[in-house]
Amino acid sequence: MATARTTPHSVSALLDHLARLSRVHTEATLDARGLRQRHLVALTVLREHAPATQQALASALAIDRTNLVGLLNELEGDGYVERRRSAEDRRRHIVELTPAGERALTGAEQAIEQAEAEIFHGLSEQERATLRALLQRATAGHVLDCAAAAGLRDPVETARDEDEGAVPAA
Amino acid sequence: MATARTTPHSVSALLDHLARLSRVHTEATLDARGLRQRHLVALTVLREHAPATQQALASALAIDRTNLVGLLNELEGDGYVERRRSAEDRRRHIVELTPAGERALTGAEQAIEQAEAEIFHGLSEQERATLRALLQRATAGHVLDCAAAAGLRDPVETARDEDEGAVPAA
DNA sequence: ACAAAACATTTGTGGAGCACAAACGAGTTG
DNA sequence: CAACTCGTTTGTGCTCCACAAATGTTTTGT
Repeated sequence: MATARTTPHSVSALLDHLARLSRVHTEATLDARGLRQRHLVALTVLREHAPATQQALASALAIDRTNLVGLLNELEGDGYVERRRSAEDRRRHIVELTPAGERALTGAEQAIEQAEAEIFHGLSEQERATLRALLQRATAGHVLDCAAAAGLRDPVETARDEDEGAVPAA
Repeated sequence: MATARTTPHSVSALLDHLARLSRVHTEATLDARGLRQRHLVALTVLREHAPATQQALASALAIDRTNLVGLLNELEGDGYVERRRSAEDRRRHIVELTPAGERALTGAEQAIEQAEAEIFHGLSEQERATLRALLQRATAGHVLDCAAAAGLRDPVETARDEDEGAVPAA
């Protein structure tokens, strides 16, 4: 059971590194389609996560609420997403992927597939599929987690919140 | 068996997303150790890639040469890396990981392991190991690729180290 | 009904990260 | 010697992002 405790490479560092390499290699393709990585990420999360409030979406994407507004404005301006008010709570906006957004996402995915093939030439096709599946599941799990964390309107206020209040290293 | 040809999720987007989640979750731990993600990435690549010139390193990290200078200054200031001149070409700097750097890297990896466990709670331990292995191999392949790409114009003395015939790009 | 809180929005500020260009000294090569 | 390379420094500008404050709308608690 004990996994190799020799040198458990930081997954975080590897992710960061590969994400950068991948982004650099694919940004040209995306740029030609008027998209950026974060758009692709947002659309991807949205596709998985059906209708979501902006709050949940911001939490899932780990970006600030106010910054999500601009991101959604861009996507909505392109007709890729749609905002409508929630029926239950009309303060909320329900964000959804439009058919055009789904097409754009699928198209972009196919377009950058070739660029990704170059990046992952060190992996076999099956390994790449495995990698994709693992990444997908890992992100999926986190989206749910964040959505749950976002719904802290519970009667019980989190007595033990993150201790990050204000610790800006001087 | 048949790899899903329906919608091959963009690995790029998934990587970007997970890398962000991971970074946000681990940055507190790293900060307490006076490190940032890019330091960890650089150290990781350096550990794998033994002695490397700054040119090769910049290519591997996909960052600008001029910005690498500052990054290495920080790491060298902490005693984590060492620059020495190349014997063959004294214009070059050979960057290497110091024992302190290796300790710092190992220590940071162990420290953020816990934070990573929270991020990847959606995956079993074995799956996480698989993911790590795949990421490692993918980055390793790319480092070699970049090093080869960087040394395009000096085909002379490349027959030095383990040059296992990097696949020439078509 | 009224006050308080939540949500989305807009705007502004500040900082981090990075690409890019230009110039320099040191060292190489032809 | 001249031309080039490498690492370095400096400066400029852009992008991304967190954070704060103010506003309008809607919900919720009393």
